Amino acid sequence: MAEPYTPQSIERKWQERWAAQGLYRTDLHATDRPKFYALVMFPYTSGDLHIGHWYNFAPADAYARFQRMRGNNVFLPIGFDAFGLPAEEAAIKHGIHPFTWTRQNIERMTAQLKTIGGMFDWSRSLATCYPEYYKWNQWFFLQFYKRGLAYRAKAPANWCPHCQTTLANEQVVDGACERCGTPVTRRDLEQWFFRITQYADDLLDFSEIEWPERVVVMQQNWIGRSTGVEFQLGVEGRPDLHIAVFTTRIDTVFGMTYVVLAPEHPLVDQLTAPEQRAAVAAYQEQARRQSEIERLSTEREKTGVPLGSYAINPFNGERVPIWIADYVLSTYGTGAIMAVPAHDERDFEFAQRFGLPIREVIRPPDRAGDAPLTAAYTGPGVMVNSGPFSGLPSEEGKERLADWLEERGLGRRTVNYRLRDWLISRQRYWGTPIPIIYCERCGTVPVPERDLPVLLPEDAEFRPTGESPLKLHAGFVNTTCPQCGGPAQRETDTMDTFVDSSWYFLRYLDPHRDDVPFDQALATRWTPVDQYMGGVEHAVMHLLYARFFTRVLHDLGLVPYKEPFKRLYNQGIILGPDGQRMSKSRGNVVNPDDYVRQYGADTVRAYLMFLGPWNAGGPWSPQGIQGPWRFLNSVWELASEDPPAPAQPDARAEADLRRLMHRTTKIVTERYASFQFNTMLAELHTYRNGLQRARGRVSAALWDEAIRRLLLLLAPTAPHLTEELWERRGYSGSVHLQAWPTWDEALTVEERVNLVIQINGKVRDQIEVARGLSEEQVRPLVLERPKVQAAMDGRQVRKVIYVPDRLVNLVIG
RNA sequence: GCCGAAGUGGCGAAACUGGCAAACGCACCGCACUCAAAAUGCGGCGGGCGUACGCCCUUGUGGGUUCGAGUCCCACCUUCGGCACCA
Repeated sequence: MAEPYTPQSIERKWQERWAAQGLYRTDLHATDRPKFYALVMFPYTSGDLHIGHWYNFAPADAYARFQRMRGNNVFLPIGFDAFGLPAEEAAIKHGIHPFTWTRQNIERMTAQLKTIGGMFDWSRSLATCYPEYYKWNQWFFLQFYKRGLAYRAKAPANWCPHCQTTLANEQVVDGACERCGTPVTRRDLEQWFFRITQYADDLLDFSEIEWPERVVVMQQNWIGRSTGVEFQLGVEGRPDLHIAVFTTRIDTVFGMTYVVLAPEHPLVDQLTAPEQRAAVAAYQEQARRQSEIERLSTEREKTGVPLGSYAINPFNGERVPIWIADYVLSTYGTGAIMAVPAHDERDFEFAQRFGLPIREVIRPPDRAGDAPLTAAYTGPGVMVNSGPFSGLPSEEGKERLADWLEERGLGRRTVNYRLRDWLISRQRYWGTPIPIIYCERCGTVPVPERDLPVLLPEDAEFRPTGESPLKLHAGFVNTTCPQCGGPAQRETDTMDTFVDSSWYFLRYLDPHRDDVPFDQALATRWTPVDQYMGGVEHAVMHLLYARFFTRVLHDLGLVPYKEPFKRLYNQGIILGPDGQRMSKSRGNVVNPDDYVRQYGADTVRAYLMFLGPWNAGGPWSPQGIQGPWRFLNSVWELASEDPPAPAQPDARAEADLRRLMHRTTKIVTERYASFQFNTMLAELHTYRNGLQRARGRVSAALWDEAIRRLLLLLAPTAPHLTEELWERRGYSGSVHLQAWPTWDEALTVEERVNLVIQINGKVRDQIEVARGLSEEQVRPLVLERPKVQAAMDGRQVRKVIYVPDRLVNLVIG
């Protein structure tokens, strides 16, 4: 009787031994093998590694191990995303300094992470809250600033009038301050931006990356490129004024019955007639009070106020009223629109509410001319009521009207994006200080590079006011101007943590360098990342910012490529046993540590990989983990003790086992490579079943080879178990340093196959035949079958469909 | 509303390029081992009819293409995810 499988002691033993041997320290300078940079999205230092982390890291680690055994020099780093709001909130709530809180969490999470048994290279770990890291955020900021890619402008922030502080979006709950419940308003503050819009078009080029289609689509929607025309409207009685509007439907311009400006539009004052002043001012005030979220809600009924002035349509000289309404955004296009209610749903709704005229100018092919419009028609059609352009197809009309405007210098074709510049200012303590100094005499002065890092002072005070402690820290704020030496103040805002995560993959290569942000030679050799693995929740922000950042680095000559992550894979989400998203309030949270204690990390890894397709996720079943547990136990038993060799090996059993061995090797290899871990493990189950059948019936040499393969194929998934068995069976070296097994294609196929016989598409019989028979060879065999004779019932064969080695379909009638 | 993904046994799922639907596993049932239980092993396990050889039905719904459809096409229903007045 073999000793039982005790994962706890085995796993501890190998984790210690691997660390002592430096088994997972990647030699980044090795040139004997191709490099492979595998990357997982670094965890936020929340304090606890939850099942979602395991679901990302364990299969990702198996994939990295597979790539390593296949002969690649694999680098799989790990680190911590360590700045951000929760640390600050913990500081206020528990009276603990963000630094302490974060450091403790890093320690705890590091210990948890090590139980996964991953091939992380801990010698190159990093955390973004250390000056050696964030110094380079500041350095990048200065490079961006030099190139005009960082600028300061007024931007609205969420503002709590009661707490007198700005709030992050996460701190706004249902439009109210999470701390005191006061409705949140907007307040304009001077804040810092990165000019990502300059790269909008370039970011739409996905040709060099292999990413999930849906992520690409999300980014495309986010960037939101739309082509159209911007043109000028005259103002009645004010030849000095013009209103610029943007439209994608210039073909509908003869249907313009009014014009709308955003409430914040700079021309509102000049365009407001005296009798409308009070109403307009009141509307503007109301719009200002409303938060962005409320204002953007589509549920709301549309509101607006006429200015009492009129715009002139350049195409026909018609005068139309000018309104302000908050359904027009000041931040998109020109902040003003031509309203065509007949062909735009929003304008239609507004016109109906305020009794404005609705004039049809595009006729759909299937519509009679006399029926009144009951809804906006937004499709293409033939232009009507459009003066000289009537009768043109609308698509052609777009071009003609654009030409007409451009010829007269009244407008031009242009492109707009939904994408806004990246607001990086946070009115918070726990982040990278923005390296800017404000001097009364010299204005905005960047901190000289030699003075970096601008250190985050540790002796800050945390008060529950929500105000950034940096603002109250005299020693930090007050400084001298690097240009004139006079008194000056530091910028007290810190950077968005997405800056940290935009380039961490480069820092991993040499995380403690003090002279450069990253080693350029290593970066040229190792990046871009070959395979990035993480949750789809980062489909837009993080991944888009990193792509932008990398493009800037490219233009700065720091890296020779534009895309940071060549391939991306999104794992799904692990749900609670009830099939719902895990949450503390539902009480369905699965703690991975409990299962690791009970079954060991290898079983947890195998179960996470087996429970469903990796990109789909699914419910965690406390019973389902029994499957992988039993499987690993049976592997343990098979490999621990060899059966007595038979006096005479069974030739049939040997042939079957050999074929199964090669077949399994092939399929398992393909499945690892394509992230199909669930079916990869199903294949190994089948292999295990075959081994149990063959046990004691095949030669000792073949048995040993079959078990050896089992361990190799399973090693990426269950690294501890296989390493232990590898050692016990007397093989030398680590199982994880072995070459991946190969297979002989000819040995993967059966020489006899089951041929299905269908009659009129229904399965009626099957025969076992040699592989590779021709239709002529098969036909008589099929026709003589009694079942076929019976089913044919004397009728004629009209047609025979033969799929070699699969089926014969007789069409009779 | 728009964009995207997906609907298959009691459950998680599998099915390469249109070719035996339900591999692999969980749960369950029966048997063996046991004083007993657990663990383990063996067998069964979509539905209906039939003593049986077997026959019929079944991949969200309704149509279509095809010798043949879970897979392709059209319409619809449901669920999940993203965006949400971007002119």
